[in-house]
Amino acid sequence: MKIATYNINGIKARLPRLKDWLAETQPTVACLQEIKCQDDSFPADEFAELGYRAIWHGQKSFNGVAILARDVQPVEAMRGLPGDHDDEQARYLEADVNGVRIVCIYLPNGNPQPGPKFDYKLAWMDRLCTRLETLWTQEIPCAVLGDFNVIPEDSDIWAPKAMADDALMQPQSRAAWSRLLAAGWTDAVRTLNPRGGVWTYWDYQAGAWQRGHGFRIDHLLLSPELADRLEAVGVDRDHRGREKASDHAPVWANLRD
DNA sequence: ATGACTGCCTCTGGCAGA
Repeated sequence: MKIATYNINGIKARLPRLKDWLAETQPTVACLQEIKCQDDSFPADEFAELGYRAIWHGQKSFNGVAILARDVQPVEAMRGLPGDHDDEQARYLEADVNGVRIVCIYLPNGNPQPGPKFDYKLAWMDRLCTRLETLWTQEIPCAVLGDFNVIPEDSDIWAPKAMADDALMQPQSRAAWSRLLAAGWTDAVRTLNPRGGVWTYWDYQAGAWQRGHGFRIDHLLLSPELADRLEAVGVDRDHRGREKASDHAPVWANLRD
């Protein structure tokens, strides 16, 4: 089973790139973020032609998440992150695929900090922590994939000083990340790359891609049953270098069947 | 170096992203 996450930065603008990636890499499950479309304009037919069925949670202009599965229909388990009835941002979707609970998240960016957007990010992380505790107690095989908008450690960025004041690497953001993992979740990419140096995002500006100025914010967390099956992880870097690419690259993990 | 780019939905410029 190959599970993947990809912040596509606009599904309309990225559809040809996205279809190429699915056809070439054939993930079993693909979690998408920043689809930036309303529910009635999600191109489900385009994915069906490639053998992928989907569920999605969109909104106008911003945010939006989707879960694609090869040859099977993902069964929706949760839409929207519990804990705040006033939160209307489309950032959270859960589904069951082949007996595995898939959690697709687009965690708030939080800039500028300090400020209300940073407060929203930290509150969102608290709510996520609560939800993951609930899933943990249910003891079902579970993977949490997405754009976490957190750079966990200094070895996860090309130059820590370049982002020192950014919400993505503030102590509060990192502390919340640590609380998420504390229950026992496995950071799949870190586990197989303990020294860091793996990037999943390169800014469009200042030639960041060409200069190798990236960092790691797209993550896969595995429950113990899935962590025991972890055999490989990777970043599809070549897709970041293509024409009309997203500023993120796809990240994946292979789990033994 | 106070720079740099891209997508969205148009108030084709302002916002959001990271």
